Amino acid sequence: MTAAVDKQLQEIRRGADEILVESELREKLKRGQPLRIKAGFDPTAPDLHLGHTVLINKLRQFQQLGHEVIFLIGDFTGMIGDPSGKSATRPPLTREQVIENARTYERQIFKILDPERTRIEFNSTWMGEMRAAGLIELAAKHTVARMLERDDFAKRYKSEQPIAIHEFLYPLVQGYDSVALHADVELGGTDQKFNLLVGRQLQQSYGQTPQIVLTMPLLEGLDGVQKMSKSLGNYIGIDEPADEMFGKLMSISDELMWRYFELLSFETADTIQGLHDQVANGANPRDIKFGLAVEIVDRFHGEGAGAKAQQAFVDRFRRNEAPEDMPEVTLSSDETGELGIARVLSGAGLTASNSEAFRMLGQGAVRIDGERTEDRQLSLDPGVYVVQVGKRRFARVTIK
RNA sequence: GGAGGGGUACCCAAGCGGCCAACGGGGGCAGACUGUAAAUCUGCUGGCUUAUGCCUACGUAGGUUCGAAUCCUACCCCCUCCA
Repeated sequence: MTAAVDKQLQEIRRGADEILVESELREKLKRGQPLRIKAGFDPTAPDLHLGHTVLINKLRQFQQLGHEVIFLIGDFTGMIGDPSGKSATRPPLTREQVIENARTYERQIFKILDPERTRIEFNSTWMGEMRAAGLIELAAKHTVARMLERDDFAKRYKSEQPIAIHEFLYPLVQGYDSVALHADVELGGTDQKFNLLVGRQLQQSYGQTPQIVLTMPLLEGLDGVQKMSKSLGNYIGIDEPADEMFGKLMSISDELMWRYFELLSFETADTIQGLHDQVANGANPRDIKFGLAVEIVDRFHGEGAGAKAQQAFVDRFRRNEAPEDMPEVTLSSDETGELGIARVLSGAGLTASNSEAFRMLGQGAVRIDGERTEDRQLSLDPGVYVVQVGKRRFARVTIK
């Protein structure tokens, strides 16, 4: 029995940033009963990217270890609107939007989680019922001093930035969710640590055994430095086309690849270590990366999609072929019956301006039907051309 | 309320009457090398059918001057210190 517990712990630790408190987790596992694993999600952002899946993958792992996974949608908080007021206040979501977003979540997460063994809950179920008296009772369980321990609150307080009262309520509500669900473990990103810990404390106040807090690191985006996020444009969305997903995965650095293996791959730690050794012994990291890209594309696009995407990738770039699906643009020739090269490039959206087009020409970045040209005086007759700027920008241009 | 410092291109940051379309760094783009990787080296990084040309740009609006990012005036915004 203990051996099984150790084995579980070992798997659970993989990729985790912190487990608070690990000895308590061991105790809970020892009971030999399925634990309730909770993770909360914001109902406003149902467009998941690989960064979000780090957490979901961890849920899946728990599921496979036989535990009960609760996917909690914070619709109550979402309907009120996000308080962290730096960005513009979000408009409150309607009931319909929340349901719609929940459906999107389901469609996306069930590519990873087993629908049979996943419970989806909405915190409006209990928060909607709660009266003012209940809320005050909840608020009485925590102190201002402890709230101010949270980093961003502390900073704002110190620099005399406003903190609205309801912002204090948010960690409380999130924590209360754990009380309502009798959560044994709550997962979250490292940025959620404080809120997760509030849950622990509240459960204790309500006479429950406190949950274990497990934080997962925030996945770095394609640049390898900043966290993956839509606004930074360094993300891979899980709804993206297979070829695009594959290409983006291949573009990550070798170093980052191991990070992605650790946090995104379902391969065992031993297998990954083996791949590591192969590279250390001279294997081409690119080929290892192919494996990663195939696995992830398969996960979101179905078995076989990865291999197909790899083939397309190899065709397109290794043989230096033009992609199939390049944008089609039709331009009209000017008075001379032709069209100057700079106008062709900017007209096709391959360069931002004529000046940039001339710069690109000067740098040898321009190819017409595969032929490099640096002739800035060049004019194209009416016809169809494959025009390329740099390695990645293509267009099929028709000149009338 | 008082005293001082500052707002320059995507970001940081020089410049402080002409040599400024504006040093340098970051980021981005392109070329070479490669594995569409990283690292490295090189170039480019306002617009105009590339022009010894024109136009637009140094917080905003005016002014001084042959000439202003640079001097003056007013206004807006940010920061620091004191009360």
